Amino acid sequence: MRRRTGTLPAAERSQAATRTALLEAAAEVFAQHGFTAATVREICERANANIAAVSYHFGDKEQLYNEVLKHALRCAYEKYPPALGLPSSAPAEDRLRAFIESFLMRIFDQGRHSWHGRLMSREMIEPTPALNDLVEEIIRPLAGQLHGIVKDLIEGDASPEEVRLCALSVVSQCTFYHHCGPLIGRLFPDLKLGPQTIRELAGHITQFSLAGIRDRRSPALKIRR
Amino acid sequence: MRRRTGTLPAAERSQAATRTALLEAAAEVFAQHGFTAATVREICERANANIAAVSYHFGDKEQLYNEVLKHALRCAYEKYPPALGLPSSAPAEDRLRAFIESFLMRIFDQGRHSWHGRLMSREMIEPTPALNDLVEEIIRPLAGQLHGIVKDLIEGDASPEEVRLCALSVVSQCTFYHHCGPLIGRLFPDLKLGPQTIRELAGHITQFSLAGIRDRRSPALKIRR
Amino acid sequence: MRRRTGTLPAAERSQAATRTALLEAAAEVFAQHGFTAATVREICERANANIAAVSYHFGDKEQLYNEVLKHALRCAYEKYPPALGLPSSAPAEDRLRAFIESFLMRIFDQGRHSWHGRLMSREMIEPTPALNDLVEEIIRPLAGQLHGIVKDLIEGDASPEEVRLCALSVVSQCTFYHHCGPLIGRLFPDLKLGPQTIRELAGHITQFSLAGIRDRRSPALKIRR
Amino acid sequence: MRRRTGTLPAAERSQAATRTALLEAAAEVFAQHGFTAATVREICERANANIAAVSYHFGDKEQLYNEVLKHALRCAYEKYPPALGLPSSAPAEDRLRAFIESFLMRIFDQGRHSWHGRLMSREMIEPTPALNDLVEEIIRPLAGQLHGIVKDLIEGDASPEEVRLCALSVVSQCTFYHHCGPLIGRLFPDLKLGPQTIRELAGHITQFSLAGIRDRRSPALKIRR
DNA sequence: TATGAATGAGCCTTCATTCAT
DNA sequence: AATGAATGAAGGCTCATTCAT
Repeated sequence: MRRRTGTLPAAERSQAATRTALLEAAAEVFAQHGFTAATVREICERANANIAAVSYHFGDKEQLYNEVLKHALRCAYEKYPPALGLPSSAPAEDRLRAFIESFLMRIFDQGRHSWHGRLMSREMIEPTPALNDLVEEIIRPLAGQLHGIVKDLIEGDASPEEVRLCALSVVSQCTFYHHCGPLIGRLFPDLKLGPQTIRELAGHITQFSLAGIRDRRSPALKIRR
Repeated sequence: MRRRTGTLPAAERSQAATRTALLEAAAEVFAQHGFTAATVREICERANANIAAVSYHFGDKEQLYNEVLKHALRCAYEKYPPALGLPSSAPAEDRLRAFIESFLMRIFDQGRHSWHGRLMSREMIEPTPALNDLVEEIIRPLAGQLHGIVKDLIEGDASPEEVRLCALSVVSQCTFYHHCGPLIGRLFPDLKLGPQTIRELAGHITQFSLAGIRDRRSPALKIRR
Repeated sequence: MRRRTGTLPAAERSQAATRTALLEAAAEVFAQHGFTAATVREICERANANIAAVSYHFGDKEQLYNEVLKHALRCAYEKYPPALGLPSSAPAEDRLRAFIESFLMRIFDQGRHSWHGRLMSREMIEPTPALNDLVEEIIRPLAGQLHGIVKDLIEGDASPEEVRLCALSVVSQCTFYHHCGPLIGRLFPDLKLGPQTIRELAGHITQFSLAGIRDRRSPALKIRR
Repeated sequence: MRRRTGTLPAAERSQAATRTALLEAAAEVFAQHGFTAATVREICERANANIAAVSYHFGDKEQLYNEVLKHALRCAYEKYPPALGLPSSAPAEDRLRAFIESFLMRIFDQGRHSWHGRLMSREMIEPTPALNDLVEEIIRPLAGQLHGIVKDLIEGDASPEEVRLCALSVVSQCTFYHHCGPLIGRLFPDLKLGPQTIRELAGHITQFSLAGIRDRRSPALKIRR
């Protein structure tokens, strides 16, 4: 029964368009104000939709939020895939840099998907049931990828705990500039995060982390290098 | 209904005592629900105070929040001073470890001041005017202290930018486990953050960061070691 | 969700069939919730019809209600004709008993037409314009029939007022058990109104009313008996 | 702590006055439209109170309804006590007439308490949890009183079932003219129920019922009279 | 001084209905 | 002819705040 893509009857296209408009408007508003403070009215106004449209299309403010979260993350990870197209056969150092750079770009995207980062930040403070799905669908695979890179870098047989700690140290440096943006902006007003700065930042985090990770190698390996 | 320990019925309490009770109750509620979702009613009930007490003592829900934020951070930094009492003449490595450990302990305090961390997290997402004062009063001195430690560790004449990047890399690893708690809890359900784990974590961050920082030394210095 | 027995998907159904399905579904819902609380949505869902079907077939929720009322009563009186087929030449006592018994059976019908009684009860509290037609079409003939029976029973030349009062005393006893069902159920939890009880009840009402009516006879007549 | 009657501080008097105004306004509106169709807005407007007053004083539309029901019945039974002040030593015939007359007056009261009857009628169709309390508090004692009267009238040892049937036959005739008012009004437009008609009606019901009840006496007793 | 009754704006949601198809 | 997406009015309720005491 599902209609193939192509020419949609106007009514159906209109329905999908309204849904998407609501989704994007809601992402903005939720990112800006949080779930509770966000109002259905503002969302509908921004989407040029009727006040009852949320109820009609999503049933609920809460269900709308769930859809928004999934939609936002899906978009962000489509735009910036984790490895930036690097083959898994590439050197671990390059893969680490690619991972870090894509992570930063995703988080600091200034375009239509800039709210993905804020939504996730809010989810960290007040997790909703939607987070569980998100972790399994998106975050865990991402974590697995990074763990693989770290393991390759340590070379020796590092304990899973050590790998995890190092991986988290890497990610922490990436998320920090986003999570604590307001703080950093106030402490160092001269620091602007444009595309150029982001590349430099990626460079620093990569170098800093490589040193930290390699420090975990067994003494024998370290000497060999 | 719930009579908080140490609180007396409002009639028998001094004005200052009511103010403090409101402050502490508000800290809890704001930390738990955020500014918008927190209700004046709940705050007053928890503080065993009249519904109009917030208006009377602080004028406003917003002004109450400002006071709460300052109060909460002041308390937390009194309980866990940044350097844990280490003299500035101590070796930079020790001072780094002390800084990291106190940071983690402050953030993961389980007692009466556990809300300080959450309040700061929320402030990162929706900064209020109160943040400006906070940065100047508390955060900037803290940052200065860490910068000093890092500078000592690099030994050579590192650029301010490099010092800053390294310092932020250190802090980022500390805040991460708090900021992304819900995520980490879902990814690694076996990871519990008790006092013992916090010490181990402090050890990892210190070691990881020392390697990262020392990596910035000029080649000559690096060889000497 | 719930597919009602005998209903086909709307597409495969004739217009008349949809109309009837709506009528029966609406009777149920109106009986259960009353006019205001009943929702067009629920009615259409139960009838396996489109949400706009009520508007389309009946123009209005209110006009639908009117049709429902007429339909429901017509059905009920078709199933239980007032005199149960007794010829008007039968003894007045027998005709009274038949009238009472059919009345009770009609009101306490447990089958598809159980809502007729509830609809009428509601109409008593909030009469709608539909009631006028109903009275003329159905109720007044019924009343005339009962008046005839009572007149025959009094034998002498009773005043119309007396006849009316007696007739209403008869009817009141019949309707009471239905109108005040919830009250009676709470006062006497052991009293269940099954087919057997209904017959006994009919017996009581007949006997009680016969005594009450005969009491109106002129003294001369009374003595003769 | 409960303040004695007498001079109330203005604030408290105002509170009680608002509460009562809401109660009376709500009784009107609930009687007129039923629970669902009644709107809090209309109630507050009629009571000259703020839209939030219902929530403040009663917590809920539903709880307001409960209070209204109790209040209304209490008022009605205070104004028209069941036996009209007749001692229980009075002849059973007189007590029956008093019971019927007070019942009719209570139901057809045209004054401030006219809505009590309508509220009860609605409760019969859609019982709410409040009905249970009402039955135990008010209705059951009333029923007990009537049963006593009927038992005295039958004189012989009538079975409880017989007594109950007769008592219900009496009550049914009383409630009928109220429950089916709209029907009767349409059938007999000349029948107006003023104070005079009510007395006549009470006379009829008493006479009719006395005949019906006495008919239950054992043959021996009947002959004796 | 400190209270708590009262306020009115604004929240999310549900409703019967319409209109383009 | 019949659909279902979209509408906007209105529902109950909660909120921070005020004001007379």
